[in-house]
Amino acid sequence: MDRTSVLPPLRAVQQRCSDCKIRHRAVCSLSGPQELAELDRIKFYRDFDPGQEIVGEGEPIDSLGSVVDGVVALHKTLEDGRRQMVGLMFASDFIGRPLRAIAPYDAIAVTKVRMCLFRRSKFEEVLSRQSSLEHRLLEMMLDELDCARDWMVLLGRKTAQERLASFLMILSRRSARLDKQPLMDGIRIEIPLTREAIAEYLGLTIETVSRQLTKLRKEGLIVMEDQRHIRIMNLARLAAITQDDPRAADEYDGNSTGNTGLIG
Amino acid sequence: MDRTSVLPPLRAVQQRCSDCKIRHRAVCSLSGPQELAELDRIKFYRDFDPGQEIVGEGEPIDSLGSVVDGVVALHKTLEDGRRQMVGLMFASDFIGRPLRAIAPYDAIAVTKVRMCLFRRSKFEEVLSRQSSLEHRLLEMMLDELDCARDWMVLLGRKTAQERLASFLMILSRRSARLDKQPLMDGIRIEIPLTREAIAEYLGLTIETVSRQLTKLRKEGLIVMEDQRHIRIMNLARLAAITQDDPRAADEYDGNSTGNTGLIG
DNA sequence: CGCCTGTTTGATCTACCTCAACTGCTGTGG
DNA sequence: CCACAGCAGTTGAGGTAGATCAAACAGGCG
Repeated sequence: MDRTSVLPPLRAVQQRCSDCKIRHRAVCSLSGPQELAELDRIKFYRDFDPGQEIVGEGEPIDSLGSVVDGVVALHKTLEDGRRQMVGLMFASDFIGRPLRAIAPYDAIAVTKVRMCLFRRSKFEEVLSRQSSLEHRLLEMMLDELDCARDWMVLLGRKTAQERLASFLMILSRRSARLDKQPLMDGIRIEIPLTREAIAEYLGLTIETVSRQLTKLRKEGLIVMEDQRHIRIMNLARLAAITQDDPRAADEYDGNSTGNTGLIG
Repeated sequence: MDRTSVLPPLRAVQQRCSDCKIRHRAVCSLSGPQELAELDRIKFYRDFDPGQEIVGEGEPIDSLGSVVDGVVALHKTLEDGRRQMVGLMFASDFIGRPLRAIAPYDAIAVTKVRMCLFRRSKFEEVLSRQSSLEHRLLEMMLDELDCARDWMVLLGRKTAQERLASFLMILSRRSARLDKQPLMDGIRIEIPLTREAIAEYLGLTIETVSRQLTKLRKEGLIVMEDQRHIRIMNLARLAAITQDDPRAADEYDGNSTGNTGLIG
């Protein structure tokens, strides 16, 4: 059930957009057969190993595209090396900044990653002709913006405990949605990140992440099956800890076509 | 020269989109005469007083549109009342979430504000037909997303001192761009926010904002002309304090259409 | 087996928060 | 014209959440 398993070799993989596994969620999900055929001609796949750089902050963006498989983290780095994660992207999420030449952040493969890529110039050219593509991209960017704003609240106002709870809730919702399971106690989630990456996500240090996790464990809210798998024993209490407004908490999964890398 | 001065009464104001002062920067800036005429027919103006709610978090979004004049803050609130600002919008910025029924944040007028609004349903309908409108909206949302990500770094990793320096740099660049002046020492900026709003912007308390401001003053980096006007005496040092990567420093608040010259 | 890397746990330190008092401005009313 | 609320901002003293520094621990792998 792990989603970080090995990918079939590139050669063996289907090359046809029409039966791509992210077809119905990615940036191309509103494209008709004709439009898709055009994308099909200009797309290409590329695989990345964990830790490998996909885009470098401050470097020219020459290609952009969708995550087909794996997890990608977007970071920004301050002059003295402090780093903050600013995006965490999963299958079907779109990476790259159209309409800009220089990447404002770097993108690093967290797990093994397969990307479906386009040359930037080609993509922008197609984007200007295919309104369905542009419309879907807008939808996705709006979702990401909502996501970024929730993240800002987490970083600006939440305590370490609340941040961890929020993080686990986000992963839980995502996991339930992917498995088409209701969100219920006992749910088992995979954490595709090291403690360091979690710390960069939450604006904390690894030590604080670790301490808060053991605190949640000692309170019986979670069970840690191993380093990368956690079982949530009391979702209601976890949700209460996040301090999120319960009204808004679940909006984001139910949106337009339903998908952002982060929330829900 | 203050931009918070009184607005001419609504009645007296020009109603024609074609000679609107935000025409060349707002969401309609790529619309041709025909498209503009259509927008002209469905738009309406509304004024708001400082402190007045434009959109309420969790409430249905019935209209959305552009800031014509004044400053609007977007907030999110946690259950126990802690608030984080997640957006600060000026003339020509677009407020509202198309393609979503419920507002994920509230929008409050900071100064006197004039909005150019559309009914959401009407706007979405036009949006689906006018690709120039959709394209411009995408551009703007991408810029905002970049902005939000920088903001996340500020909230997640910067010290109080760095946050204040970043805030002042952002206002300085904005001010220079608006006045079509180069960014240079001695620049005078207007701060349209109370200390409380600055604190909500920066994820700090009012006391910390105040202390950091006096620290910058005592170091001779800034001169406080009055509560709402600051003169920056040493931009280079202020920029250095922000810890931002100098390469990327100027990308964002100058958006794709409006490019800024820069400081090192 | 020992090495390397990621994680946990412990002890201390500090930046920022909290609580509280004080300042200075602005408007109001006698 | 002064008195005096009322509010935004500043300053001070002390407390604390989370950072930092350091050491122990666990699992994978040659």
